[in-house]
Amino acid sequence: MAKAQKPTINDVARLSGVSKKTVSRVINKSPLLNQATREKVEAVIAQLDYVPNPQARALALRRNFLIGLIHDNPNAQMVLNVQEGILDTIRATEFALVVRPVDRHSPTLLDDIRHFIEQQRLYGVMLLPPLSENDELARLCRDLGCTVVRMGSARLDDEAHLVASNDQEAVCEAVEWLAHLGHHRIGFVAGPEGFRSARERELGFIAGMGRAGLTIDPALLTRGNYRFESGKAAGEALLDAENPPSAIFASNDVMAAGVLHAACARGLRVPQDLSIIGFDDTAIAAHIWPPLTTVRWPIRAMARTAALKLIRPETAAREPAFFPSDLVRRASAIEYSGDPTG
Amino acid sequence: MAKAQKPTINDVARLSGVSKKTVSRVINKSPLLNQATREKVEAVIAQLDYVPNPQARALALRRNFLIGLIHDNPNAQMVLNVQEGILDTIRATEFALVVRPVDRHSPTLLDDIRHFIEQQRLYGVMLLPPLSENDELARLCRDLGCTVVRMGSARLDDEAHLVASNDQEAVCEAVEWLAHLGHHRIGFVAGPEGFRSARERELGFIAGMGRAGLTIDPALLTRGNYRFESGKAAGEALLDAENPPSAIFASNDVMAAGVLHAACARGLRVPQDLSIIGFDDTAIAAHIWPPLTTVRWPIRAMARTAALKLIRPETAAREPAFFPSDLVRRASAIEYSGDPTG
DNA sequence: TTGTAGGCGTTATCAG
DNA sequence: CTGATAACGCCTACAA
Repeated sequence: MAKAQKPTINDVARLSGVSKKTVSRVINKSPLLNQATREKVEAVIAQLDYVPNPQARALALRRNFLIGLIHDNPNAQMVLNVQEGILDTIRATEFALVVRPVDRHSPTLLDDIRHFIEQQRLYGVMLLPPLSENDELARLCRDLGCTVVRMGSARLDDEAHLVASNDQEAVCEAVEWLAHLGHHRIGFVAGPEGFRSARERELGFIAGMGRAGLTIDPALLTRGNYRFESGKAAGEALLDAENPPSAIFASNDVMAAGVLHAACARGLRVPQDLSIIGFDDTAIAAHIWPPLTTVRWPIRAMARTAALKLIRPETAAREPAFFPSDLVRRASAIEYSGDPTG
Repeated sequence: MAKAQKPTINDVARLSGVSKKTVSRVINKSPLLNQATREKVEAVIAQLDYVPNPQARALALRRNFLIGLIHDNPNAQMVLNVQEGILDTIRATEFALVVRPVDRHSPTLLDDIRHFIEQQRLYGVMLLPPLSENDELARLCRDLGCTVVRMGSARLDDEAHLVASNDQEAVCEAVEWLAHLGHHRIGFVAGPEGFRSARERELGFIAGMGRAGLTIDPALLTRGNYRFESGKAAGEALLDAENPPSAIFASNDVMAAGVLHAACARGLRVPQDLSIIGFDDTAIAAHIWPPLTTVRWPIRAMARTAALKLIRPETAAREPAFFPSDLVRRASAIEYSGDPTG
């Protein structure tokens, strides 16, 4: 039942009585072409249901129409959002998306990626955090002749090769919101050292406390690694402090969920006894109880734009590079109700 | 700094003083080759850091070394696990993974997928549930000349083209576990109609109740659509029943989280007043409070095997097709403690 | 065991 | 505006 054989450019040329090259011109929308000729060829193309062979084009053009997504990101929801965003942009094009999860700590990371890019002759790659913070990696990709767009939480690159959220400002606003709710002892769970996003969120916390006129108690500063268990441990440490906080900001949602576990395990009620704010607005934020107040950043839109910068480098600089985040107010953060021990 | 030009098979041939064809034989590990010749050529290949151009191979062989992952699955964690499993298998090969999220309800679904497969000349595709249950789609892919492996929760295809979990048996065991804990009024939240996995889990529930010698109260049978909100609604309906259940089995974790919300919103304590069991063991299961007892199925291992069936069809039938699930016992399901209204 | 000629489907060059 | 002719890098068939 399989169709005899896929039609090739030769079939189209023969049936429409022109040369291959002319057909090629039609395909590639060359401007210098007789309108009548074009229409004739297009009719045959439609009739034959002809689709150009991308492998042949790739060979002739010395470049493959593949966009690579390289990441080592533990946040499944985010990665998937990115994939969907990229697809939004390339769906109607000849590009395809090839994914490559990697291990950031592998000693052969750079070699692996080099091999991957060379082997597949990628057109361009998109780097997700935290990998996107690796300048050496970005340089490698470019040396390999492929465009790179990085997604990050700060100015990691020039605007033609970057889509970034403004984590610092977002966290700052979240902290101000807590202050506005009357909290003055606010705990902080930082992300892992070496992560740019973690650093930005940390700076945002400091700035927010400053703007709100609150002092930072070093005893309420903890650090996790963006994973659930570390958030739980940080929550325990914070709640066991001599003078515990009435609100905690965690640098991502999963750690915020960990803080929530720590609180529940101690019999505290959230949000009555403890307010919690997270970051990312991943699925978990809305699904835990109570629903988590958190910072949302427009991942999918960023990915769409990133893909655009990848496949249309000539207009890349004109696309936005910075995307605002906003605070999603849910039930996990409410007004300060006085000292629970009082 | 970009290397002048990538070496081609011609460079290797020239430098090692043999013909292209001989180099080709070395690359393809042809058995009829002088050992000395082979070693000589291999040395040159290593020295030049030569990598065969996959586009050229694809053109000559009329097939591309791309595995497509086509899905319309809302569970990010699952999709990512699948991607990682496939990568485990193809990492050291010349294959690459290209992903294609689609909209199951699009009227042009089949055409879109046909176009995608033809355009990229895919080597094989992997179908995730619920798309994998679509026989018409599977047939289309095969007619297009590409191998299909389906992932599902029942015998959707022959063993060479299938990796499946046994949802029915797994749910059955979960229900027996609840019965063993002393629960006799057990509520059920089914998945959406038309989903094979939903049907299997439903059958498992019925079987489990039967095995435990419990009767099924139709008032405790509800249906959701695998999404959070529907789980919450189902939970509300169940808890508002005249004679509410002491335990609820939800057909996936997200709906279980919804049930948990419904319970919390009514001031019930989980698990003291209500036991809950979910299905999938996605990240959310461990991260909500209390940690969710749930059914885990070995997604990544299944994906690894599926990829193997895709790239080595000749040995596909020898790979396992069925994978056992197991119950992860966490805190959300405990012993029945008598009628809460009593 | 190895080499030669030709083809895979497309695009680039450069005449006409 | 259009068309021969020659790449692109690899593989198959056939010959030596």
